[in-house]
Amino acid sequence: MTQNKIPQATAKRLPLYYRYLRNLQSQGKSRVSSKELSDAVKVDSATIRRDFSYFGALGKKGYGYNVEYLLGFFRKTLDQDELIEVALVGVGNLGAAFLHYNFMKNNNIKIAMAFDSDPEKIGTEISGVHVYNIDDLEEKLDDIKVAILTVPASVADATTERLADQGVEGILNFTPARINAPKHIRIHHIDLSVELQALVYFLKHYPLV
Amino acid sequence: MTQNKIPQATAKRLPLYYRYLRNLQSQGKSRVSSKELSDAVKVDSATIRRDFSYFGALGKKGYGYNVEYLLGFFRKTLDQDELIEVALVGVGNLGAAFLHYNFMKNNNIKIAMAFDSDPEKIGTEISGVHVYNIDDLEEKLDDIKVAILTVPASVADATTERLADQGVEGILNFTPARINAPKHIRIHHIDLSVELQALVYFLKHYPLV
DNA sequence: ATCATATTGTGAATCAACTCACGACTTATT
DNA sequence: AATAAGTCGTGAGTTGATTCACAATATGAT
Repeated sequence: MTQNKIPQATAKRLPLYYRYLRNLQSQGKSRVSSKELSDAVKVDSATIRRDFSYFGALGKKGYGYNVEYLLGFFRKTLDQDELIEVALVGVGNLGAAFLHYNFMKNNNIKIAMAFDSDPEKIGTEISGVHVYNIDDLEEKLDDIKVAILTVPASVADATTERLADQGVEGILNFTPARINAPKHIRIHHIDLSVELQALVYFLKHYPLV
Repeated sequence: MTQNKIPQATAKRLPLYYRYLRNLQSQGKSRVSSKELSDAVKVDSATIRRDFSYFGALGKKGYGYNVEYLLGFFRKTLDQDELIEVALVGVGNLGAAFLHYNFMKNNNIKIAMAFDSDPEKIGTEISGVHVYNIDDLEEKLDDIKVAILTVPASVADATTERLADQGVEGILNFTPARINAPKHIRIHHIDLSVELQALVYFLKHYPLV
């Protein structure tokens, strides 16, 4: 709803900046320069200044940025005051790992419920998250807008369709499948095999200097 | 060592193409057009043709691409005949999930060993992978060039340094830390919180049409 | 007060990737 | 043999992101 002017590349870096600013704050630092931040997050300092500048003049020339002020600003921008509840679909090895992973740590995002088809898992609670029968997805999903998809690739499309029908708008897809979803649904892929293979390919073919 | 001319964006898509071509092959398809492939992998058909063209003229006008031929070509390009052994460092929830995950499925990459500091885990075997004491890293690591890093963020830097000292050249980093590593080491970050937060941000600020 | 130093914000240049659009060629059909 | 339909490979244009480099301004020291 807000300004659609912010480049996507910038938007992807915001959560990272936010996390580091929190670190600085907890270390009691009140002031930071784009250069210092650059060393910490490994993003060019000019890029950081450019990123921040999309939100207005947040810093002071000759001084840098005030950590407190910047944090307050990002907290609002990233909607950190609002708690976002997401669903996890598919409690296999990876799905279970995410349930144990504490997404709330630096974060306003919480896995509110999980789904699986395995009778062994249905009805249990993992790290405080209840596992429902996948058959009851429609009934339980409620108002959730974001799902983490860790089902087998073979049912990725069918599951996506069900999620879409319930009004889910964004899916973080860990299956190797390239999902067919309605165009209004935003899908981010994290494909672990591809990442690993790409890394190997780069090592072999793109020697670092 | 080979041609450094291939755009990085293209290189990242190669494993994806490879996987889909294997699917086609196992379905008995012998011919495919950039358009069909585009539907499957959700990459613009012109981009696919451009990607392939970096490797020469692999297709035939008016016909498309021969699946068998293309696969053979990519197998060589992606070094699929060579088995790559990687180490997994940190057998927590996420690390254990990766051990269970069958990386070999469509893949020439194998987790050959794992390391952890938990006495409960040391000496055990998970999905056929032995878990060594992290103290013995230097001794056991052998000739491994790629590591998957799933340790706590607090020890990410120290662990990276030890890996680097043993000749590791590439790290797939799942910790939220932005690692300080020698410049000749290639690091790919997969930051799950950031991915999730970015997805939420996009949903809110970048309505799809 | 003055000066030296630090650091921002940004115009302009550069770089990387994507997409359009079409000529050239292949295959299939009549 | 001729024609229609399909598809590649790619030059050129476009878009998006990064980086350079510097004027403007703030701070801190003397």
